[in-house]
Amino acid sequence: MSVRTQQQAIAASRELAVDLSAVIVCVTGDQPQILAIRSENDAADALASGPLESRHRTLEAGLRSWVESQTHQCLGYVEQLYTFGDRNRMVVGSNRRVRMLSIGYLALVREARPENTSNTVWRNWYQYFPWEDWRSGKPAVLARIERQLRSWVADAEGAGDRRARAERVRACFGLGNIRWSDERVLERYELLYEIGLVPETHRDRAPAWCSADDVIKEGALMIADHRRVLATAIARLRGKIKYRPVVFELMPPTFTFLNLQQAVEALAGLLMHKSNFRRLVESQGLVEDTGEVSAGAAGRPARLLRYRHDILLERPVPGARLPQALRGK
Amino acid sequence: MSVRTQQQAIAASRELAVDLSAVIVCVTGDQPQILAIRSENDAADALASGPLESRHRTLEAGLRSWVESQTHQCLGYVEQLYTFGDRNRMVVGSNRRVRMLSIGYLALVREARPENTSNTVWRNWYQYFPWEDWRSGKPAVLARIERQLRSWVADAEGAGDRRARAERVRACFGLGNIRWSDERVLERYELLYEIGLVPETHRDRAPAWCSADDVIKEGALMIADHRRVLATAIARLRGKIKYRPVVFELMPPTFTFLNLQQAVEALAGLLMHKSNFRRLVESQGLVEDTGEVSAGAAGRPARLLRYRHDILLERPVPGARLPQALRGK
DNA sequence: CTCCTTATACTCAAAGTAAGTATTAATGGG
DNA sequence: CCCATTAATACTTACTTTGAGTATAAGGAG
Repeated sequence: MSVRTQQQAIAASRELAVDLSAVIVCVTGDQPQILAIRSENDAADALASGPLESRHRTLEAGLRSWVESQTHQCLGYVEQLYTFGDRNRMVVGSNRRVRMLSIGYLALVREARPENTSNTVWRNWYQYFPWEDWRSGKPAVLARIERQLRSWVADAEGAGDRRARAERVRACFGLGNIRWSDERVLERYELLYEIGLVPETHRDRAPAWCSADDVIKEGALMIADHRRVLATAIARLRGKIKYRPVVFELMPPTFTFLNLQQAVEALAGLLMHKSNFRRLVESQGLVEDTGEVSAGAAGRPARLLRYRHDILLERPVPGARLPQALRGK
Repeated sequence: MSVRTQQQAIAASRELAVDLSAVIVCVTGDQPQILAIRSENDAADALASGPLESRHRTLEAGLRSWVESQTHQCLGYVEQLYTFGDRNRMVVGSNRRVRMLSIGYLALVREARPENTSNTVWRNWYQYFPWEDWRSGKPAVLARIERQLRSWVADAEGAGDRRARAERVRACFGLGNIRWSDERVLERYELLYEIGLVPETHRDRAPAWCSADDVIKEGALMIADHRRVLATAIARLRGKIKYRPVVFELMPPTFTFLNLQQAVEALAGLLMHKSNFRRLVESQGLVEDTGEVSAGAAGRPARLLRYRHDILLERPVPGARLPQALRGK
């Protein structure tokens, strides 16, 4: 890059604020939880977050430092999600508008520490996204959401536009012959945001298709774009558990098959077939027997398992959706 | 976020430059290509890139505007890759050091337009990563790379450290009982960078494990962290073709099975079994027959296919690595 | 001891996959 | 004009993975 362009970049940066935010996830029993920062006056929670500062060596280091100072939580697994930077979502600072660059992170921790304090709470993530939990059947909110979506489709201008809207709704919310996909969390939220079905739309900008009265009020709010970052995190995590052994970052040192299954079900928001789940886990060779058995609970005691740390990466890439490459040659 | 934190953020941003860069990919025949910007004096190419400016409505809009002004290429499919922000990789601007935030994008285009000009060239991406092309057997460079990696493993301090290094090398480069994974492009590059086996290490900072003489010189360089962004793009694309129909963004309106297979092979850097590839594509219902056949080439003419745009999202998520969720209920 | 609960083992059919062989239909050199 | 070459397409076979379900085992409460 030439010196001129560098100077332009620096000039441009004068109007720029970079915010690092973390979706800190744990699973307690059979519920997925995230660490939320309570606000003093506001009703809406926040994620642990703070601005990038020059003292931070790397982005991730900056994130960790903010999280630790705000929550006293030590992070293990951390992964960058996405950088949001719409000018729509700006904040007013000193006396001019600055662009907000928001870099979201996903962090996984093993247990809900710290306990809830005056500042922080562990919250079930389905409090923010009630339509994402299908473990006890189709969530009730979806009836209203679907009704609104159908009328949005009907309101389209031309036939082509209407078809496009219908297609998008079907893909996001699994209507018609399309099945619900646990991974489309962000696409669903963005659709709701775009057409004004969540309160954030009306908070951030001029009213969209939907009036403020028709807004879906189920689901807790968060400040700024934090609910969007949360949606991104859930989507990423749901996708990732399918091809990388990330669930184990959320499990205690030893656990039973049922514990593991419930953790996965909590994240995916779906129930799975018990024996098939066991068979899959066993076939992957990711866990080993500790020799001990669980005690206390009702029913036959279960074997206690442990994650095989040594195996980390050696599995043949599973579920690759291309014919296996030719071997030999 | 409170007003105080906002002001901190703005203060911090004074030392910040945000660079948007695009890996623009097309496939010509059976080769994957990227659009590189020739440098005037320097030997190293660059990606199309430029600083984020306040006139840009969104990050993606900023990227598109830079790409169009630098290359006169219109972008179709665009996807954000990752935001890099190590303080190691800084640039000197005016008279103080600023942090470089680099947001990488992947863009797919159908044909190599514009033709090469004085400023831009389409280059085979394996020019930058010769060890990533296994289509005609194991690349020759890997012999030297593996030798160096083995001695890096041997140089580890304790036995634990040595095992960790060995494990990492095995996972990245598919040694021992682990197979080569086409998707680990970035992990491989990062490992080479970290231990000083690519020239960038020595350009960016104090010498690492490896002396400048032992550096792997095969593979063209790029400025700044652009080769890292390219590695990220290749990795993402190789992963994505396995579960989303993105290849079609790179295909002309009509194509044969062989064209499609060669495109996929070009991206993956691996050969596939012909009949199985056809069966897979057919079973997905992603293409339809145009009725026409290809002409001119030697051999029996092939049917011309076209991508079914209408089907975009309706496929049942394939290859999900969890037991299918219970139906009904 | 009996029932309830949960764990674990085993079965079975259907679908999907890896790796071929066989057949068909063009081109181009002689 | 025939035949070797090249490529497309069709068919086969054994094997693995899945979805779905049933049967048996092992504890605790009453």
